[in-house]
Amino acid sequence: MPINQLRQALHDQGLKLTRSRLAVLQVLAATSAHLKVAEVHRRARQIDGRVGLASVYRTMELLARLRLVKHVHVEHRHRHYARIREHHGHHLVCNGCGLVVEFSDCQLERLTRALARRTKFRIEGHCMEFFGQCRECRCRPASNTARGKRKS
Amino acid sequence: MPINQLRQALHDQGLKLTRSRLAVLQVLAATSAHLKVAEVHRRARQIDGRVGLASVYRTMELLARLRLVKHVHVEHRHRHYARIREHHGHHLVCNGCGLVVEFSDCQLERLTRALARRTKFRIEGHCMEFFGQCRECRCRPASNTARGKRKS
DNA sequence: TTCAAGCTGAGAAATATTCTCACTTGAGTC
DNA sequence: GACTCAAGTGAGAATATTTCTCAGCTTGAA
Ligand SMILES: [Zn+2]
Ligand SMILES: [Zn+2]
Ligand SMILES: [Zn+2]
Ligand SMILES: [Zn+2]
Repeated sequence: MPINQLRQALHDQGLKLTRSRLAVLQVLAATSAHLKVAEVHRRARQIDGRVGLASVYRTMELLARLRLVKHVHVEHRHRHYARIREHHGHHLVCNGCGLVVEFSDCQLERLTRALARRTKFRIEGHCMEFFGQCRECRCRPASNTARGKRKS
Repeated sequence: MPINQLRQALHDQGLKLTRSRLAVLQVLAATSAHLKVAEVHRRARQIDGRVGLASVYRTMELLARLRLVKHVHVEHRHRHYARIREHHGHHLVCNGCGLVVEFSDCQLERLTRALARRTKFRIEGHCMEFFGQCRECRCRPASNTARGKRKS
C-alpha cells in the first residue's frame, strides 16, 4: 500500500501517521517472512531507536484492523504476524525460515455453502493456512538459519 | 475413543492412565464446545478435586500428540482446544457459544497440489477453520450465554 | 504558531504457560 | 495382596507475553 493511501486510510478514521507507525511499516515492507512482535520491535528500533514495545503491539493491532497484516498460526507461545497484500489472502508458511507466500484463490465458496446447509450455521468467515518447506529450506535442511533469518 | 483402546494407546508409549487424565477425558467427553485450559481444569476439579492445573496443561498436550484434541484458533489470549473424533477433522466454530462441529471433507488436495507446483514448496499440512453463528445463537442474539455456557 | 486529539515510551501490572521438586500412584510381578 | 519403580502428580515459583497507566510529546489542521 503506497504511503499516501495509508495516510488517507488512517485519516478517515481520525488516526495519525506517527513516527512509530512509520518505523513498523518500514520493517514490514522489508521482509517476506512472518515476525513475532518482539522481532518487529527489535527491527523498528534499528530504524528509530525511540520506538517502544507497547507502540509496536498497538500498531500491529491497528494494522490487523486495517487488514494490512494478519495472524499466522504457528505453534509458538507468542503471536506472529504476516503482511497481507492481496484482498482475500491466505498464507503458505515455511516452517524452516518463516517465509510467507500469499495466495487468494482459496476456492472455499462451495464448501462454505455445503457446510452452512448441513449445519444450519450462518458462516461468517474462515481461516486457512498451509505449511511446509520452501525450496531453499528443502535443499539446505541442515541449517536452520536460512536466509540469514534467526528464529522469530 | 473407548477407554480400553485409549489405555492401550497410552500403554504402547509407556504411559499411564491416571486419575487426572481420566478426569480430563470425562470433561472432554461431556461437551461439544471448545474449552480453554483453565475451564477444563475447573470442570475436572468438579470430578476430582485434586487435579492440578499443570497436569491439565500436560494432559492437553498429550492428547494433542495423540490427536484426540486440537487447537482452535479463536482470537483470545489463551489456548482453546476441541475434541477430534474424525480422522482428518476440521472445525466449524460458533462465535456465540463455542459449539464445535467437526467435518472431514476438506477437499484441499487439488489446491495443495496447485500451490506446491506454483511455489516449489513441499507442503506438509494445512489448517482450516470456519466460524459463524450456530442456529441456536442466531435465533437468540441478545443472550451471550446460550446453552448455559459462560465465556471460556 | 497554536491547539487538541491522538499517540507515545517506560515501567508496572495482569495473564498465560512452563518449570521444579519432593511426593504419589499405576501397573506389572511375585 | 505386597513390592517395585518409572511415570505422573500438585503446589507454587519462575518465565514470557501482552495489556494497562499516565504524564508528556507529536501530528495535522487551522
Ligand atoms: Zn524456508
Ligand atoms: Zn479464503
Ligand atoms: Zn452457538
Ligand atoms: Zn483438511
